[in-house]
Amino acid sequence: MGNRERIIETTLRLMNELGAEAVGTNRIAAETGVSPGNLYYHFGNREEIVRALFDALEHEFRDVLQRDTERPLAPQRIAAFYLRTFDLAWRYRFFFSGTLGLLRRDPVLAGRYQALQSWAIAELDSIATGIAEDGNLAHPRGAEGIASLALNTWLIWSNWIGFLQISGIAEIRRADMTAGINQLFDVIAPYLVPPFEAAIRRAITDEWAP
Amino acid sequence: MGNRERIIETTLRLMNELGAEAVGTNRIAAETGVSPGNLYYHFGNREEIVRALFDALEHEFRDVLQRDTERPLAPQRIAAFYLRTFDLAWRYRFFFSGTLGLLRRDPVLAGRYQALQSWAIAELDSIATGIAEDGNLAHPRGAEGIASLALNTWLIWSNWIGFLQISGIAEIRRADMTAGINQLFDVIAPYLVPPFEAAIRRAITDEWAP
DNA sequence: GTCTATAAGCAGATAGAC
DNA sequence: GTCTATCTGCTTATAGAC
Repeated sequence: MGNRERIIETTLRLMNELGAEAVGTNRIAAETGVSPGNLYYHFGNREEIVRALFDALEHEFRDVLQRDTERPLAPQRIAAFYLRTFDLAWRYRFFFSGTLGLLRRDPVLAGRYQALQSWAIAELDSIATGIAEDGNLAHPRGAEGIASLALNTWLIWSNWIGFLQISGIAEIRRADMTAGINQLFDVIAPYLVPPFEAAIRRAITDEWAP
Repeated sequence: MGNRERIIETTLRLMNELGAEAVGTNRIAAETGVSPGNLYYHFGNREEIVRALFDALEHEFRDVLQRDTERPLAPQRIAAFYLRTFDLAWRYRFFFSGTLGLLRRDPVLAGRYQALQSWAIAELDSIATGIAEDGNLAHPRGAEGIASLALNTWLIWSNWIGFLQISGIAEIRRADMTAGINQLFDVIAPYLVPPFEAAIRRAITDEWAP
């Protein structure tokens, strides 16, 4: 693996451990085992490294949300969606606590993040709409209600990992992940028809022991 | 007003505008119109200024949550609670985006924040329990369901202002506030008996035009 | 209480040898 | 591609005059 990739990997590890704002280029270079000069050969500045990490995050995230979109939407797909996205958010957790600080330092990144966020919320909306069209939403509240559902899903998802870290969690345990999934699911659960809700809860449990 | 208070006020303004991590003691002193030396006469270090701001935030927050606790819980009280807490979060918005960064720099503050958070979640739980005991929860899901509701309320509340800022909102408009209140209320709304839900929605509207 | 001046340290970034 | 050495500019914080 080349130095460029090793620098990216080290940056991810350090920023997850210490927070993005506490990690400088000298530190990254030292822990990677390269010189500052070499780091600046591979990256024009610090922001470029963060952008490379965001690229990877965005790629993985879009992949998870767009995978397996056949209708009717299976409970297994929804369960898998919950698990994979939380795992993703944990692996890039530096980004989800201190997002605003990163975006203020780099307007280019800010634009990309806002676009991804808009896309994600729209995608969550269309997933919920799909569930309604499949006849699995018991108390549909119209387009406005579904939009609110989608946004709350995004708010819980994008902030659960930050909440864990603020609460003092340094290493995630299965229980922390499960708790987050329950929080997320409890936003949409009251609107689902009972058998569909039960099927998703079962699928979530099954995912842990495949 | 003495320099100490003016320094606190300036810090709040600057940190809300630029983010806590971008505001140094020199800048604070310059914008307050005092010397760095004078700033360090009033505060031992930068963290002490942030702690003073947190003290004010905590005091206001506890006050709003503990005010008007007569049972049965009136819809007006719940509506007022939504409005006041969002207003509060906006006025101290530097704290709610970048919380983790602040806590990592100051372990004393971290302890205080975690205590406040635990207290708030427990308080939200007991508010929801009170609504259930008043007979206004249509589909009670037991203690576990109420705990999940309380935590989701906290997650939405404590991150709504950050979401606005990440989305590019620099000055809050009434519509942004209303949207946040709707997001928050939509977490608990599906569990309320219809007349109680309607009364709260009405009270929220009335609060805007007293 | 308030000031000026400055110390000490670390950040991001670059020049130029190899 | 990778290195060493260094520049510049910033930060927090302090010393000592007034």
